[in-house]
Amino acid sequence: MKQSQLFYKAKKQVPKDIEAISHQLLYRGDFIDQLGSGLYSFLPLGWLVHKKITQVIREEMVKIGGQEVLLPSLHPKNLWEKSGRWETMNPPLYKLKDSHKKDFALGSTHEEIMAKVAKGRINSYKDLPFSLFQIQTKFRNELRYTGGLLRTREFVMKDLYSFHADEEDFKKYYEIAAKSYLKIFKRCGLNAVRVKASGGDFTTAFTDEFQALTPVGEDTVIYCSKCDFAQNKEIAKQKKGDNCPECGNSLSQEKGIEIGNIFPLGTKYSESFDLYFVDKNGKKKLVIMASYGIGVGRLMATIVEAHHDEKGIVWPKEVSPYLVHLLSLDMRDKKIVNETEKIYKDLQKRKIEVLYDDKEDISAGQKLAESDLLGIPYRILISKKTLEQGSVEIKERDKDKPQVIKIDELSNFKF
RNA sequence: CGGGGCAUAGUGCAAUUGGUAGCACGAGUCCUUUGGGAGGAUUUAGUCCCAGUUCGAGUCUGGGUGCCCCGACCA
Repeated sequence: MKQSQLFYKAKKQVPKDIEAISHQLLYRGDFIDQLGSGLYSFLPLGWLVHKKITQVIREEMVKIGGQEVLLPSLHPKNLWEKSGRWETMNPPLYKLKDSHKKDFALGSTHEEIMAKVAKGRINSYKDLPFSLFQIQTKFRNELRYTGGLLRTREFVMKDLYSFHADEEDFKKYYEIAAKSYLKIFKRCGLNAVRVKASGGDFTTAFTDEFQALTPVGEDTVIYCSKCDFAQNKEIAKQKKGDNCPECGNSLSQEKGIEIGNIFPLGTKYSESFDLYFVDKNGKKKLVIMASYGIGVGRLMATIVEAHHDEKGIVWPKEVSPYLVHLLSLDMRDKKIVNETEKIYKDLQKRKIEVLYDDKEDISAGQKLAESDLLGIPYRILISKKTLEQGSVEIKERDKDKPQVIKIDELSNFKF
């Protein structure tokens, strides 16, 4: 992509009421545009990142047997009445009427709809287990929206639902899914902590949250640095400094952003939706369900919270909008332009995603500053200086020192 | 929903007791400049909405709309 054609407008200044660092940087780099409170448009750069993240999630979901589907966002009231959540989720359920005065909800989660889809497709134990997921917009009528993408009223969520014949099979899969989540977050550059928390409106039992520990988090996590013990402060019986109940080590406390959540649903929804199957002995039994959610926009903001410096964003490779940022420092110099164009085409041939800063009449300093802001992992720089040696300069965004390599060695460079 | 704050040019900010609405950035044109947000010349554009008080309102009053922050809820 030639940067002169890219739809974006980087900004030097940030409105004083934008506080979260991720919000500031995504605003300055023009990844997003605010429509209203808790409502954001993803501009080309932002959507590239968003797509990268969903691709990581999609790949990992398929690896654990998830099959992708797409359910409606508009839900007839009766489904939500069946589960009892028409009242209990109000808010955050958005409710509206159609032109026949029929009540609908905008989907904030899809346990009800998934249970409906599963019904009639599960007859015997032979039909189990299976898991379905979708990547789709959710609507939540929260009381407050904050921190840019960290909490919005409309956001894309990956939600996976698994269906099992017995407790044992459910537990096995639940752990596989939990591992898969940690892998997703790792690929996105985040070290997430699996934390026990309360069930909220989904289930009465415990749930597992995945928290990225960072000072801007809305949750507080009590955890052990030596073992796996971690609990949301809401339910923790221990406090900071207490001994870990599992290994005795002194417990730590930190803020966290909840970037994922998995819920053992038990038979709550299969009861509401008559989700039965016949087991080996011919006995009718309730299906055991679980659901697993990741908010993509929040994950994206969290990545920025974890990966930035004073100059801008430092995208992890897997989720960066481009892999290479190609800068030509003087577009008036024909030799530089020709050489850069050649490298640009060469990289494209190699299927390397490259953003080429071909803007004219822009000072070198401004190009460099903007490149740092956008946070693309590799910066390739061509100037009079490098060209005199038949070289280019390659700098990784998270390193201080650039390396200089000959232009003909570039085709062997491993990004 | 409770508490607090804010709304002025495309963006970020200013405007003393009510008295000609400024600055910076951006954008356009021309000249110079190209390794860390370049310089000069010139042009461009604005008081959230509706009422009220007043000779006169960005400023005061009432209402509305919107945004931000803290709390309770959430991926």
